[in-house]
Amino acid sequence: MLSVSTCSETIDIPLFCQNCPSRRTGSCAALSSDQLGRLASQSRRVHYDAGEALAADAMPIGGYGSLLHGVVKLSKVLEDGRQQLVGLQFAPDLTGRLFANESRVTAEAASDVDLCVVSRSAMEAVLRDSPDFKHRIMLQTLRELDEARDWMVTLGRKTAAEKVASFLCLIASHATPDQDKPRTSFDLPLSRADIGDFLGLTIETVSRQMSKFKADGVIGIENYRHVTVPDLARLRVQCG
Amino acid sequence: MLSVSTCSETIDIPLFCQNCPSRRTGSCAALSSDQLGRLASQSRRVHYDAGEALAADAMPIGGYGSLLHGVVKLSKVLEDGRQQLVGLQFAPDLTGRLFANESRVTAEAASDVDLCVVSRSAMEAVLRDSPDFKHRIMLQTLRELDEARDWMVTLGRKTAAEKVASFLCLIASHATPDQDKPRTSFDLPLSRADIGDFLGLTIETVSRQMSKFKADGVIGIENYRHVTVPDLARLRVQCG
DNA sequence: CGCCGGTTTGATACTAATCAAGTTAAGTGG
DNA sequence: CCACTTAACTTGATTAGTATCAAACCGGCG
Repeated sequence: MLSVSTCSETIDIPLFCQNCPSRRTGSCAALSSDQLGRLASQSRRVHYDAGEALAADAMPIGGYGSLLHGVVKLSKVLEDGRQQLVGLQFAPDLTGRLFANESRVTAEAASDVDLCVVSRSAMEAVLRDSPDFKHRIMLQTLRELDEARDWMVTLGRKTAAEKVASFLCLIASHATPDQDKPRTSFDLPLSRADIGDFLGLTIETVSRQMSKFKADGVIGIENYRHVTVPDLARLRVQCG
Repeated sequence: MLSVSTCSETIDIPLFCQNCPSRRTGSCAALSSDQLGRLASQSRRVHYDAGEALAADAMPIGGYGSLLHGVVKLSKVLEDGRQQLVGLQFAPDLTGRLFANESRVTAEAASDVDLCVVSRSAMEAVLRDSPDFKHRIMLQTLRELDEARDWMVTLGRKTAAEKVASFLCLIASHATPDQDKPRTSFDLPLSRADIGDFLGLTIETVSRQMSKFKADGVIGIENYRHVTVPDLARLRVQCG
């Protein structure tokens, strides 16, 4: 956690904004300028370096964050250390489990992350006072549930190659800088180890499948992290 | 769909009730008697036989149902027919995807099912008028998201034996007739094929693992569907 | 009785995990 | 600036765990 400062720029950011550039979840302008001002004044802008933990499984919930920039990974671990990523969050998602005393997942910064953080009590007050805001959060929750269920199909029923292709498609569509169409050139926000944990595969299998896609010309890889997709349709076919 | 009738018994059922016996989601009495009466008068009681579909993926949403009795399975299929169950719903869950024009999953009756169904417009009206009711639905959605994420760990990181044990534990804890503690004797609500689709395994693997647990004395099986668990702790150890 | 769906059991094949070296790129310190 | 270290990744050989294919079993029902 590097920098901490009150953020009145909250006004400009996706979740707590009046004119939100993102069209993903719709229904911005959920807060009156009064509510917005109060929330903004109670918020702090917080930076996490890649790898830092925002919240730990089964630990009390400190506060909630509007994700401004970066990628947050949500994971769970079994007693023996096996790990599974159970979600990725991008701006303008809200991080933190609402209406619970403890986190149900471990949340870590996958990349450098900027959050606008509000205390639990402040968030509860806003949710109480602004049905529109609460509605918007509910829409996010429903979308996260849809995404989790889509992912269950990938985890349960797809082959290693299909899993990796599905992951690349997911990142391509999320790496998009505000447009709605997937990008054909992007950086992976996760290491091979994280991708493995996301897909229920080992590092080696992920690496092999990526190498195979590269050899087949489905993708290009530069510097491990940067991926280019000459033909998105061709990649999509590989998703199963 | 066998019987259809207006259900004023709605008053007695979990989701739309004033004195709800279930302690799972808390916060009953979400509706004033006025709202309750209006909702009840607009509801129909509907029965589905085991195997009947309540909703199909990518089809318009007809209405919402308060699950009175039975088990509903939610699934997704890939183009080539591979199938994955992505959720199970028990009373007093609400069935149907809120705030969307289309269903995101296929919903089928796993057992005989009784629902109290309301139209989409009626549900939307109640959600609009009763913040407490909406809050309760939000809690259900958050819980479903937690459950989906727990299941992702099972799908992605557990062995076949651990998956089957986890499934048995899940059913044991849900088969409970209103108590909070898991049962030690219950009927499986799913066929081996469905269990396989739930766990991302084949029928044969499910069968083998169940036979192994039986041979090891961890469970008893009678008539394929009825399971007894002499020592729940011993089963839980197998869950990984 | 004989059929039939759901289930179990067995033999074999194949996918992905594991074990084990290498390779690459980015530091770090002399 | 270059040897050294290290972490992340790739590649190869072998093994283990499930899927697949195939056959038998069981219980219910016409």
